[in-house]
Amino acid sequence: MLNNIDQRILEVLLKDSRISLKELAQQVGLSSPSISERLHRLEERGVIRAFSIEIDPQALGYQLQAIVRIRPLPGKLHIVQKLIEETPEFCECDKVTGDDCFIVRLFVRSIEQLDQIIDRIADKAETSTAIVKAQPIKRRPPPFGIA
Amino acid sequence: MLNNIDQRILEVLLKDSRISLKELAQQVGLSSPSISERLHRLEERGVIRAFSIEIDPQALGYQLQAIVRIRPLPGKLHIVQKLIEETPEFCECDKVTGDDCFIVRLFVRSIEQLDQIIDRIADKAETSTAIVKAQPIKRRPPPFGIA
DNA sequence: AGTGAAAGAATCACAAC
DNA sequence: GTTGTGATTCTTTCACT
Repeated sequence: MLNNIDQRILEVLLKDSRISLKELAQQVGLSSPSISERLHRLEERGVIRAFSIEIDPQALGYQLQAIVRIRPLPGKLHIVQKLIEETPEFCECDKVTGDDCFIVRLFVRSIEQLDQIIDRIADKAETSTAIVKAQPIKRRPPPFGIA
Repeated sequence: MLNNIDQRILEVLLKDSRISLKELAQQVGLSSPSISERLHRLEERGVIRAFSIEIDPQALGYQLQAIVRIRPLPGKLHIVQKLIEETPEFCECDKVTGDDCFIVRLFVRSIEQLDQIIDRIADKAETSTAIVKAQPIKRRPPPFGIA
C-alpha cells in the first residue's frame, strides 16, 4: 500500500507538518523535488486528508472531557443529531450500531456546563455520561506499515 | 483567553497548517513578522499542541471502525490496558468513570480482523462493540471564540 | 506591529537513470 | 516512471523603526 519512503514521510509530518521540504528530504534521504511530488501524490490519493494543527482543549480552559452515549427517543433521532451538531462543545460524534445510537465526545469547562448541555437533550434522548479520567492513547493513526 | 486575531490564525491553520506566513498574514490582516511571533506564543502557551497531518484510515484500507467499551475482569486492568496500548489498531483510548473502564476506537480492515482483535481480550475483559455507521462530526476543536 | 534587506526554501523546466 | 540539478521566484527572518 505504502512504500517505506512514504511511511517515513508520514511519520515525520505527523510530528511536524510545518517542516521544510528540504529538511524532510534530508530526513528520508531524497531530494526536495521528489519529496514534493510524493507529498502531492499522498494528498491526491487521500492518504493525507489535511495538514492541520492540534489544539489543546485544556489550554483553552476545558478542564473536563466526557464521552456520552445517546439513545434518542422514538421519532427524535434527527432532532437529536441536529442538536449535537449545533452544540460546538460536542467535538466528535459517531453514529453506531446497537442500542446507543450516538457516541459523542464533549469538552466542558465545568461540571455545571456538563449538566447544562446534557439537560438540553434530556427530554429527547436517554443518555449515559462517562467522565474521562485519563487518555492512555490520545490519538494515533492506524498502522500503515503492513499491507 | 484568545483575541480575535489569534482565533483567526487558528481557524486558518486548522484547514491548512502548511500555509506560508505571508499568506496567513494577509488573511488575518497583519504582517508576516507579527504573525510569526503570535504563532510562537500560541505554541509556547500550549494552545497549539502540534502541527500535524490527518491521515485517512480508509485510504489505508481500514474499511471498518468500531467503538468498544471494555470492562476488565477483577485484577486484569493493567494487563488489559497494556494490551490495548500495544495493539496499534486501537487508535484512541479513554479511561472513564462508570462501569466501562475503557472506551476505545478501533480501526480494522475486515470483520474477521475485528473478531480477532476482540478475541484477544475476551478472556480478560467484558466488551461491547459498536460498529461506526456514520460520523456526523468527524473531529473538531472545542469553541475558542468565547471566554 | 511594520519595513526592508539578506538568507533560505520552494518550484519549475529539463536532464539522467 | 521516478529522481536529481540548477535558475528563478517566493518566503522567512532579523535588525531597526
